[in-house]
Amino acid sequence: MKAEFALGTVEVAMTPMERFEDYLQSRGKRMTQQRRVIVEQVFSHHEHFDADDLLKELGDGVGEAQNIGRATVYRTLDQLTEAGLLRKMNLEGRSVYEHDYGYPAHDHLHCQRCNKLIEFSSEQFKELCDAVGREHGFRVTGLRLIVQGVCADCLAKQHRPTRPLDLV
Amino acid sequence: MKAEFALGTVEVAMTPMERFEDYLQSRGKRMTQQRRVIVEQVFSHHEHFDADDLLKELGDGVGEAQNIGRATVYRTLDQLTEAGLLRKMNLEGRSVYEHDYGYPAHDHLHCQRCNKLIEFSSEQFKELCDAVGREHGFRVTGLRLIVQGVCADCLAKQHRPTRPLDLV
DNA sequence: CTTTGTGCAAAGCGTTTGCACTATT
DNA sequence: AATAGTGCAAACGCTTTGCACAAAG
Repeated sequence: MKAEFALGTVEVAMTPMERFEDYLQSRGKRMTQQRRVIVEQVFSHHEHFDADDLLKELGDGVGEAQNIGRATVYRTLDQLTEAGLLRKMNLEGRSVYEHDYGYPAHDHLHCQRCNKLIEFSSEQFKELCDAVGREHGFRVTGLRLIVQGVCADCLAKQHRPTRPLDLV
Repeated sequence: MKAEFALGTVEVAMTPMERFEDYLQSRGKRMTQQRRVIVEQVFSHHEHFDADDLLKELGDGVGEAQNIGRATVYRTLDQLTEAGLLRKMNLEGRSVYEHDYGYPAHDHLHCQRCNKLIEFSSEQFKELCDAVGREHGFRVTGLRLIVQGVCADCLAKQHRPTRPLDLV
C-alpha cells in the first residue's frame, strides 16, 4: 500500500527502539531478538502496512535469520500500538498500521481505485469533533476519519474500460 | 446495540418495501418471501444492527415461519445496501447497518464503554471533507466518521472499579 | 532457574461461496 | 419451463490461542 506524505515529523527525544525498550521494561516484559528485528523493519520506512506486509518483509531476509512467526508479528504489533509507537486503523476489515511516534496527528483520504492512503492534517476536524462531543456530553478520546473517494492520479487516468459503474 | 436518535426523518414517496421492489424489478431480480420478511424486520425499528442481530430477530418468530438462512441474510443486506435502503459501516471489524432511506445524513459518536452509537448531523464535516478533497485533487465520494470516546451516561456512572487504565 | 516469549498448528469469528433444491416469474 | 433464490455446510481471510520448547532476565 502506497501513501503520500505531506506532513513533517515531530521532534522526539528517544528512538522508537529506545521507547519500546522503556515500555517493555516498565511492564516487566523482555526485549527479544524478534522484537528488535520487527521494530527495525517497521521504522525503516514510513508506509502504511498490515500484518501480512510486515510478515513478507521479514521473510525477505532471504536465508539470513530464522523466520519470525505470524503469531509473534501480531503480538508485537499489538504491543507497539499499546506503547504508542504505532497507530492502528481498520480498512475494510483488515488492521492497517502506521507510525504514530514522532509523527503528527492526521487522517486519511482513501482512494477506492488504487487503494492509496493520502494523509492530511486534521486540526480542524479535531476541533469540530470536540465541539460535537461537548454538545452531547461526550468525552472524545480519538477519531478515526477515513474519507473515501478517488485520488487525483486515478481521476487523471480515467481509462474507463467500458465504465464499470460510473454515473449509474 | 442501542442508539440515540436526535435527528428527524426525511419525507419519502415510497415505503422501503416498495423501493426495494422497484430496485429488484429494475435488475431482473425477484421479490421473495424471505426478502419481504427481512425488509419488514429491518424497518420495524430504527436501530443499528449487524447480521447476527438480524438473524436472531428473524429466528424469534418462535415456531412461526421457517428460519431464514445466514447466507440469505448476508445476501439481502448487501442488496438493501446496494438499493440505498441501508447504510453499512465498519465497527471494529464487524459490518453494522442502519437505515439510510428516509433518514438524513449523519455520523456517529461511538462510546467505547457501553458500545452505544450516538448520531449527529455532519453537515460541517461534509464541507470540511470536500475542502480537504479539493486541496488534494481528490473526488470525495463518501465519508465514514466514527468519533471514539465515552458517552455522558458512562461518564456519569464512573464506578471505576479500581480504575483499569485511567490517566495511565 | 524462573518466567516470558516463540513458533507452530489449530481454533475462532464474521463473511462468502458451491451446490442441489425450491420458488418466483 | 426457465431462471433466480434459498439453505446448508464447507471454505475463506484475518486474527487469536493453546501448548511444548527456547531464551531473556
